[in-house]
Amino acid sequence: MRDVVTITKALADETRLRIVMLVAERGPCVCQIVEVLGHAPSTVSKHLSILKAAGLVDSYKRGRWIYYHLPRSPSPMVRRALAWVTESLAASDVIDQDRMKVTGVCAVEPEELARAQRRR
Amino acid sequence: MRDVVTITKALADETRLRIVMLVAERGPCVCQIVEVLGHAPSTVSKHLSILKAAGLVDSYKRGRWIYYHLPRSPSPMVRRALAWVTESLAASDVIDQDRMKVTGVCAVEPEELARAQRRR
DNA sequence: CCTTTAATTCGCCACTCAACGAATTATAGG
DNA sequence: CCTATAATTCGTTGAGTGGCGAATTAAAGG
Repeated sequence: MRDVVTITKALADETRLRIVMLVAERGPCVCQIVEVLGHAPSTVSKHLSILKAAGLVDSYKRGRWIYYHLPRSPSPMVRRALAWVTESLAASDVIDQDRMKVTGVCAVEPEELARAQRRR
Repeated sequence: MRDVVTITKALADETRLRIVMLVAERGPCVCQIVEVLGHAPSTVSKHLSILKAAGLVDSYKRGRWIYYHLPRSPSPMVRRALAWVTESLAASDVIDQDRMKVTGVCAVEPEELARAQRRR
């Protein structure tokens, strides 16, 4: 029961659902997610930790950047939850807008994105 | 997106997950759910309205009693969410205890259960 | 029609949670 | 080393949520 509640609570927030979709489709680093969502880095980081604690995303470090991706060997419970989310949101307007935005964000290297964010 | 968030929020609570399992396995009336959960009728009623608004349960009236059941023609999104929940919780301890309790509760007619509840 | 009563709605309270900025941690590059 | 900086952690705040009891609604049965 505890695992199920942890997963459903992690998915019960629009921002985290948008993050799941970004992570599933792009395997982005945190600053790219921040750029697409328009939220503070601390907010995004907190959301990512909740998703990670539920086993819905995983991460690895590459230099100063941390990239998030779907788990390599998810439990059947997690795998089915992720399949449900990605298919249910595949045609969502909000997700579509995020897709367009992330395309621009990912067109440049993280270094350049970071410079642009600092300028603000 | 809105539908997905409504569903995940509805499922992001242990009490509501227990209700979904009771409804899926027994099609109970409200007073039977109240008896199994041990919560106030007003609390259970609120949970049921949230599940119903998400399309996860449906209800019909029979005399003074209202019975809840899974929806007859759920959307694919709802159907898959319910399949995920029922299979993920099939072997849960909490759900197992509810099953044992509901067996006793359903062994008598609602009238008798109501009398027993009034006595308290 | 009037009482009883199963269920819902309403108002309230304690608690949780999403968001932020500030402080901290860890890595790249001089 | 030392600075700069990507990300996380911490502390705070306002909004949302689960629980209850009281009031209300609707149906059964004198």
